[in-house]
Parts: sequence; structure tokens; C-alpha cells
Amino acid sequence: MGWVLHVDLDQFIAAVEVLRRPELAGLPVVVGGRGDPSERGVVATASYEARRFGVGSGMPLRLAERKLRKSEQEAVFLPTDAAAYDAASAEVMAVLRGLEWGGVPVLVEVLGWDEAFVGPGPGHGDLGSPVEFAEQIRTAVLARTSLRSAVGIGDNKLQAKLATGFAKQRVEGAVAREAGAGIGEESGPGGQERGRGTYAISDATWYAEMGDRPTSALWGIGKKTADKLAALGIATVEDLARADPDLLAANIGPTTGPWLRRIGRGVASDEVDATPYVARGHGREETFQQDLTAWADVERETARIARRVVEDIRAEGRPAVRVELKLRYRPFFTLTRSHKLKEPTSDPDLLAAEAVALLDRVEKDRPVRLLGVRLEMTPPSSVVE
DNA sequence: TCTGGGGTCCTAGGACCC
DNA sequence: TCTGGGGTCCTAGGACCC
Repeated sequence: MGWVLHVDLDQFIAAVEVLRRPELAGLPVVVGGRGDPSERGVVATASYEARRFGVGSGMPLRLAERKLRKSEQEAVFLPTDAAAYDAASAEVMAVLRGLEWGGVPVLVEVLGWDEAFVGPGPGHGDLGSPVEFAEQIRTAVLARTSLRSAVGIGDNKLQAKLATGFAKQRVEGAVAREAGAGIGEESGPGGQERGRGTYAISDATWYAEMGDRPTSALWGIGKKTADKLAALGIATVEDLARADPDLLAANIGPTTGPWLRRIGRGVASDEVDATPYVARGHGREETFQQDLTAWADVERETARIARRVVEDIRAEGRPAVRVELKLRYRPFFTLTRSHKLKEPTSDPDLLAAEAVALLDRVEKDRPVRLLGVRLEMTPPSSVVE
């Protein structure tokens, strides 16, 4: 049996902020943008205390501020500090990589700052109970980083990922109930009740757990695809599992159609890929606090952002092969223009000029809300001596 | 209350070549 | 003068995820 585990840290960004500012514990903490709720920006993470008042990820900061003000809560707004989360994330991943399961080091596939798949390493022995190992993971992460987590268990990565979501729901439900009942911090400072933060889904329980849920409950199906499926008469995961493969291929696409049917059936890879992440490209984009109306400003800002991205790709040591410009006009219309370079380059002047040249292909008489520049790099394999 | 930023992968159409 | 398909590259946009 190829068990896969998925580890997901609780309210990671907010938790990291509270760790370095313990006085914030218990307060509604909202992290996002530059930390100024009167600015354009959205919530990256809200603590459970803030979530209770309807504040959630992706919400405009201005709206979050209004909700918390109405609740008369003493709320704290903080800027996003990517370097701090990078560092905390690296600590957590190091703890995971240090674990042994079945007598050999585990494989760790990092998914983002706060998520990873964990699987048995090659040549492992008896794995014992995956639930026991999940508890071991949560205990080790908490002990070494003071961060709480949930762990999902599955026969493959899809099942493990979805199981983590159910584990988190149980934790949040319990926290809310305790808050309502006037019970304090969950089992004392740093506590983490055993069993509460793990959940398992397997091939055997797939339809019982997922069959009646909407297709959007699946990892990989968002609102658009769910709507498209609904128009085909496919509402639930079980509907999707039973759907006609030709219908899916014809309406959704030759690759995506069959893949959707597979995930409807709970079928996915169980291979934990521990090879280090290599980015295809890097980009930076910026929403301006005030829309740009003078085209000279648009050109200057485009060049500035392009030079920032050149610094990013220079740090990787791989030249750019493609330049993409992204523009968002007022009120919210977005377009992209891109250009493949004749030859790879890391030259800042040249790449800034390429980015600015892409502006020749767009309308110049409309207010600009956002500018972005993205550079695609040569793949590492093509770097030859 | 207007709607972030950093990524990935897929699709579809047109150009171009054979 | 009209008319084929197939394959690949490039570009723009869409969808999704954290």
C-alpha cells in the first residue's frame, strides 16, 4: 500500500507573525499587502480570531477592516513579509526531511510555503500505522518550530490533500466551539490535541467521503470548470466519475477531460517528487495605489519592474528567453503581450527595452491599474559548458 | 469593498513548412 | 487555379493553486 501524507500548517502566515510578536496572540490578525487597510490589497491570511468575523483570504483589506471595525475588535493589520515566511517554511521542510519512516528518510515534495507531501523513501521497511506517523509529524513540527499543522493521509496525493482539508475543518470547528463555550486556548499553550489534526481518505472510502460533494470540492476544479461541468449535467464527484469520457474530452479538452474523470474517481499519482523545485520563470507585478494616466509613467514603471525581475533571474544564473508584459486597465481589464527573444540574455538594459517595446502593442489612452513583467528562463538542462 | 502577487499548465488559432 | 493534411512554433488567454 503506497501511503502518501500531506502536511499543511495552520494559518501559517498569521502563526509566524504571532510567534515573533507573542503579544498578538488571541487578537484578530490580518496579514496582507503593505499592512495598511486603507490601501489597495487583499488578505493573505487571517487568524482564526479574525475569521470568526468573516475575514478570509483574498478579501480586499478595506473590506476586512470594515468587518472588524463593525465587530469592535482590536484588530491588527500587518504587511506581508515574504522573507520571514521563506525562513519559517525552510525550517519546517528541514524538520520533515529529517524524519524517518520505515527505517529510511522520507521523501518530501514542497508545494508552497506551508504545504508538503511526505512519502516513504526507497527501500523502506515496515511503515506501521500511517496515523501514528502523521501524529509523529505534527508533534515534531510543533516541537521544533512551534507551528501547528494538519496531516492528511491517502492512497495518493489527491486523497491526502483533500484529507488535510477535512482535518482542518475538524480543528477549526473545535476551536470555534471552544470559543463559543468560553474554553480557552486549545489544550494549553502550544498544545495540539492528539488525533484532531489528522484525517484519512483511501480508495475504499473515496465515494463515501467525496461522492455526494460538488465537483468544486476536488483539488484542480475551480468555479469555472464546475460551472462548465454543471452545464453538462455533472454536479457531484460521483457524476464526474460516471461521466462519458468522450463528452468530457470534447467539451473540456483532450488532456483536461480525461484528467477530470480520473480525479472524479479518486485516481492520481502517489509518487512524491523530492527533486528540488526549479522555476520556469520569474515575474513581478504591481497594482498602483492610484491608476497611472500619463503614458510616460507607464513606460518608466515598466522599465523599473523589468529591472527588478532581471535581478531575480540573475540570482538563478539562467538567462531570459521570453518577455511577457501584463497590463490591467481601469476598471479591471487585463491583457498580456509577449515576445520570444532571438537569443537568451540577462542584460538589464536590453530586457527593460524589450518590456517597454511590448507597450507599443497596447492601447495608450486608458488608465493603467497594474503593470507586470515576467521573464521565462532557459531550462536548466539546456545550460551547457 | 471594488477585485494581490507569484507561479504552473492547457487550449486554441494563426503562421509557416513539407 | 484550387486544394489537401500534418507537424511545429509562437502568441494570447484562461483556469487553477498557494
